[in-house]
Amino acid sequence: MTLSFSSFSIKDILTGRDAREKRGTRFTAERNTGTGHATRVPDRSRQDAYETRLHPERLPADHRLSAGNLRPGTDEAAGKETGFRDAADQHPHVERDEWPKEEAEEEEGCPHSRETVSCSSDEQRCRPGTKKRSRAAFSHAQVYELERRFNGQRYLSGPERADLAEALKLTETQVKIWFQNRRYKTKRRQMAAELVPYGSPKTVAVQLVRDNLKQYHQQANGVHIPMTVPLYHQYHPYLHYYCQPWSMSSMSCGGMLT
DNA sequence: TCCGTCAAAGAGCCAA
DNA sequence: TTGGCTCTTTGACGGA
Repeated sequence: MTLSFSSFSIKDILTGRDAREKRGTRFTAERNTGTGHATRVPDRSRQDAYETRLHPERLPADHRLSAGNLRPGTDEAAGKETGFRDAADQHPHVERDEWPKEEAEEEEGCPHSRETVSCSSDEQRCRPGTKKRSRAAFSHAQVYELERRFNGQRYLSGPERADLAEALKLTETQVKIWFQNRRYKTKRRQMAAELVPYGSPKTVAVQLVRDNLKQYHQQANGVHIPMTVPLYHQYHPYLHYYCQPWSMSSMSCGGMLT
């Protein structure tokens, strides 16, 4: 699995070359101020959301998704058309529905036309009265971009969501749901981490493997070989693309490790 | 077959 | 009323 992203870099993302032009579009996200519900215990994620939406500048820049940075190695004009296809092509196991169906399908009245799974492959979903839920599996490239965006900002405004959806060839609802699920997953992991003071079993296991490997390298070579390839990558393959190693300790990898 | 993960739907809520 | 939020549940999927 080799992705050769070249037209944008982590530095570009973090410095937010496109952020400044889009500051004013945060209306929708800011509308829900996340001040907590009267009948609910205010949780930290709401506080985080509140904080995030009050002070978006504290987050890494709002790296607005554009055709140009979507498609490394191509100019903006060509990039938008092909989107992530190159990246996806390098993931031969990319999902059955990895890339969007054609517009024609959308106009044939299929109620699932905007969903990722086409009716042709799942006909009963189009039968009235039957409700068979599909699980759209996003491609690695789509997830990568979603994760990257999530790493930059946990909440999207309406226009931002629309842009991202269009760029990823997803529906706005899919993007919205993905962010919702992603936020909650982050929170869940964070809570789980707090419940287990010495780390989750998975974390402990990773640490054990890391220690064993370290020991192995020391024994084999007599020298310390730094673990340049994080072991967490096996759990979060997308993380490897954008998560800076030094941010592991600060848990700033878009919540992947919380 | 079991279990974990994930996308999506639903419930309940809030703010504008 | 609308739209988005958190949280829970559902159903599909893949790995062990």
